[in-house]
Amino acid sequence: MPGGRARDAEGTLTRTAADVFGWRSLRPGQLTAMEAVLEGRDTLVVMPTGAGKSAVYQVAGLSLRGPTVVVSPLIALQRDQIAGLLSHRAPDAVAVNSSQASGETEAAWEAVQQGDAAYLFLSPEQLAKEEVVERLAQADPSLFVVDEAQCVAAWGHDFRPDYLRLIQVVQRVGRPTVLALTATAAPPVREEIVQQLGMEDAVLVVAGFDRPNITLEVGRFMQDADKRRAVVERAAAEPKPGIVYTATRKDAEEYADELAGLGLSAAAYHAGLAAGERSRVHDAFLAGEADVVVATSAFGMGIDKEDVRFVLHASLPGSLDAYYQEIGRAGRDGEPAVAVLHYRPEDSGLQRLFATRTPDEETLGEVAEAIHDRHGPASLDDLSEETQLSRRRVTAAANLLEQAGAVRTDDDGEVRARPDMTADDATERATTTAESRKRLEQSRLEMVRAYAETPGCRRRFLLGYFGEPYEAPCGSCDVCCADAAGPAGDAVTQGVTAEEATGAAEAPPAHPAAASYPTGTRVRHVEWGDGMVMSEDGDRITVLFNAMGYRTLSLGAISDKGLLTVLTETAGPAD
DNA sequence: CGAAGCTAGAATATTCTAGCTTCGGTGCGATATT
Repeated sequence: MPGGRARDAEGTLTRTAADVFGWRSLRPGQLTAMEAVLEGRDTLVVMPTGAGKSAVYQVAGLSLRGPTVVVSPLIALQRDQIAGLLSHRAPDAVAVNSSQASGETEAAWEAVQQGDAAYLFLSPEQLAKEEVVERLAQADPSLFVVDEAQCVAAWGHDFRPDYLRLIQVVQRVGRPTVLALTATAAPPVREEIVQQLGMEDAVLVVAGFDRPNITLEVGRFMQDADKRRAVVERAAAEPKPGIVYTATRKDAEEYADELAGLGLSAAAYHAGLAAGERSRVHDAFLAGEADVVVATSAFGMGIDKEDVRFVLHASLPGSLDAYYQEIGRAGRDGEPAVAVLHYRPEDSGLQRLFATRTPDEETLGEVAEAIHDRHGPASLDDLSEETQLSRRRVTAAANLLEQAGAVRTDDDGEVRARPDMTADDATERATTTAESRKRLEQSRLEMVRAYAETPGCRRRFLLGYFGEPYEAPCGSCDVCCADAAGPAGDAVTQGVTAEEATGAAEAPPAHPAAASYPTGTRVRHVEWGDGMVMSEDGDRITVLFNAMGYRTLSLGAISDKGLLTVLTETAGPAD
């Protein structure tokens, strides 16, 4: 009797939540996700920070036999999570990472093995080690949690390539249920998380993205000096506390100095600072002792502060996913907050550089050759030694080769060449894969520019990017406000030309062809191949092409020239 | 891709400029020194 079982599950979960954690009720999204996990379904949860994502595995994990493994990107986050669990009557939680003494690590494994610890926290790099995977397999985990799962898509391709090898780890530790948690992920990113983690028939739990108390603004500048002045003035004028994001460490220092010079309590935060200074700034901000933190993207994960009143960007971010994540740190208390993007068109140069740093053909060739010369399985460590390339570069190259179908990883986590392919073929295919990856990243950046330059409602644009239809005007973005105030009402749009500031907030009238291409439709373009409609904006649609990335198309042009056909074949399981 | 820093040579004895090179963001873990 499924209904009865579901009620039992709900009863068990709410009882555990109350008895162990002291939570008197669970939110609908939390309960849905927990129930799915208890049924053994792979689950992706997309919920804003503060909505209780961690509760999903904390509670559900206790209703399953065996330990819960939590993959977490930052050791500091692992500590926070463990401290949170220890403050409740939950069973013990332990971590295995490089910051602890070997005795402590031994004790952690012992506790997991004995069943004394219900939760084990690890980084993806730990899971790249043979010994760690073996010990974990012995512990027979029932639930494999990937926290901050946007890291899979954002970091897996280059910065932390072990994120893309978790799929093998899941298989090797007995294929536990996979639960992925993230605060921000547009539909293509969700799809990538599901695919890269090998989640099957995944249940998707998505909370709404709109944060109506955050006012959205964009300021466009031609001169660097004008932009800098606007950022500083704005940071000084807005109610505190707030965060200013910069693209470089140097900018973070300079803005912080300038704000401090105005008498504000301002501090810089970036990865180049000594650990002690970083935690001092972090703690001061959380404690309400700092007015403004000026930071690179290093400042973010683990910042759970309710009363942040503004998030200013002094340059373009690399993607709207990153942007929404960063501005989402404002106004968590529901009180008014503001997010202002300041930019110059030249800003995109740096982000373009970051976006196009995939392994080059030479590296791919060296790794492909080393794998082929083995005539058998090769560990990434051995390949690193043989090629004299760093472990990270070898892993990134191996991931690309694997994605291109040119090598495969076996059950021991070792890679093998495909017998029917030469090293040169493998290199060529991986290079092609790398190139389409670059195009995708560049098109993500183009979407940031499109947001910055949209003549329509910014909220509608952002929510559309995240797959949420929204009826403009929102009444709380610069475009909608300028529209309401008429041509003279440019008080909130610094550095924007009058023409831009008075653009209509409402979407242009829908083109008659719009009905043929609703969001989610699979389409084929004569030149760019297959893709999916991501959003529509009156007379234009944005399509994410598999090989080309995001492209915005005019409905008039495509229907006149018959450029885009709808694929009748239905998509696979909704994921 | 774009900005900043460096160097060589020009115009004039210290400053300027053109042209070249370098650098730029996220963290883990392991290793080498105190």
